[in-house]
Amino acid sequence: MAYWLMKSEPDVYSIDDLKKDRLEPWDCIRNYQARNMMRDDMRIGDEVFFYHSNCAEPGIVGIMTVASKPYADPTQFDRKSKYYDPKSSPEKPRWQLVDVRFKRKLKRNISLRELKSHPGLSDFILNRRGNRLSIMPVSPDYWELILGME
DNA sequence: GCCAACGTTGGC
DNA sequence: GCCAACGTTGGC
Repeated sequence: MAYWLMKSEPDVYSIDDLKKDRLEPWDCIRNYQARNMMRDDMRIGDEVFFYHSNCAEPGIVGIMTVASKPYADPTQFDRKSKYYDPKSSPEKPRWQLVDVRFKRKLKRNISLRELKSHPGLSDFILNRRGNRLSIMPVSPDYWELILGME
């Protein structure tokens, strides 16, 4: 089993939204690296940190699990959607996603500030300058270390 | 294949 | 709102 971290802006979709919905397609990802991880590397049952980005206190706020195999993101075919992709077609879909299932909220927000200041996490991808990847792998060691900060 | 222009992400 | 750091696009 592998571990991941996925970002979402809480104004768009928050951990509380997922808690309410329980299951949600992680749609609208339009970055090849992020897509490739969902398409090629994720397995049902993998655990994922839910990260709030672009907000007052960015940080890790909950845990979810991968709940489906990869499939075509329906928003790419929706002409009215901001995420419509004219170069994609149902026969040859360009963008893939997985469903995620709510597991639990963390007891508290583990903020980016805290993650950055932890000496054991200096190599963590999230902490790299200019990192903009919205989906990233988390090693089992880092997963345990971060959970221990809860 | 190079690279300038442009668009987006996301911390601050 | 600013802007650094990326990713993507498209002309050549």
